[in-house]
Amino acid sequence: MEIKREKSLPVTARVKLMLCTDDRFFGPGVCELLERIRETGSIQAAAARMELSYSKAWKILNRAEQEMGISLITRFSGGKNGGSSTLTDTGNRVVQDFREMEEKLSSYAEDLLAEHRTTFSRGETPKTNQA
Amino acid sequence: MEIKREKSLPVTARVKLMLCTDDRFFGPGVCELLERIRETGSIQAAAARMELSYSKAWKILNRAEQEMGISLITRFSGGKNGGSSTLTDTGNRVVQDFREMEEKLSSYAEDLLAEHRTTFSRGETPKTNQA
DNA sequence: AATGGTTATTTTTTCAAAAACATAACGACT
DNA sequence: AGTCGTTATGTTTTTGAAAAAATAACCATT
Repeated sequence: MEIKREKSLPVTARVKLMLCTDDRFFGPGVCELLERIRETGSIQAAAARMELSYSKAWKILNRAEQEMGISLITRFSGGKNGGSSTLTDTGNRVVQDFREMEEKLSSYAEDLLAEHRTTFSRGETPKTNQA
Repeated sequence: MEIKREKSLPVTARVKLMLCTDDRFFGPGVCELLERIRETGSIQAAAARMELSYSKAWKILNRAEQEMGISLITRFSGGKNGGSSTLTDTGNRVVQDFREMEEKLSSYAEDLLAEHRTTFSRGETPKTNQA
């Protein structure tokens, strides 16, 4: 397997958005978790879908709510299917707005990258040793 | 120690920019490392200043150059002070442009947050259990 | 040719974060 | 009353990434 680099590599810009109060964050992780909860109606299932232990998911959610001082989900334990969880109205808005912001940022990042593309696409080839 | 939340917490937006080819990245870590190399003239010292092991720094730098197909630093080993490293012209430009992009993104993120501030500042207070 | 402080590289050790596991409580339903 | 699958929460185990350590090569200067 050989690497052949004709002209320039496709360089893309990726952006990670995090909201913080103090030093704790609301980022893509919690956001995806919330979306999955919306889809599945359960923390359990949401965690599984993300290949994430329940207890980890639980901690993440708690911390997010704690740090933001906002209730993002409503939890029911017991009941006909053992329990369930749903997003609050606020939770839904938070998800929506967060994703919206992310998208705008990504697209802006791509614009910026385009402006600077020459910087990152060609240079002298590395004379140094490979790992 | 009690938490008293008058009206709303100061929520801020933090953005992390990463450039990628394939799935490997050039991010704030490598960037800072390069800046410190520029300041100190040595990978060793740069790593130390970032409280980072030399070998880790070395790996990060190698991977970045490897993945970008660009020579970012010139390394000298041996010699009067044991050796040294300096940024290539390309390396300098990369750092500068990356920081510039970061800054623009951050400020845009703050603007976006301002537009959505109400979403993240108040909601029903959490009825759930604390960790 | 010995020194010194760097770069280069591999191997071993540490440690914190995630997973896995274990238990209990919950409550609609049978 | 007992079952089932969830939420809730604490404890133990795994594991993976970073640090630490160890070794060698490099080369101007003494």
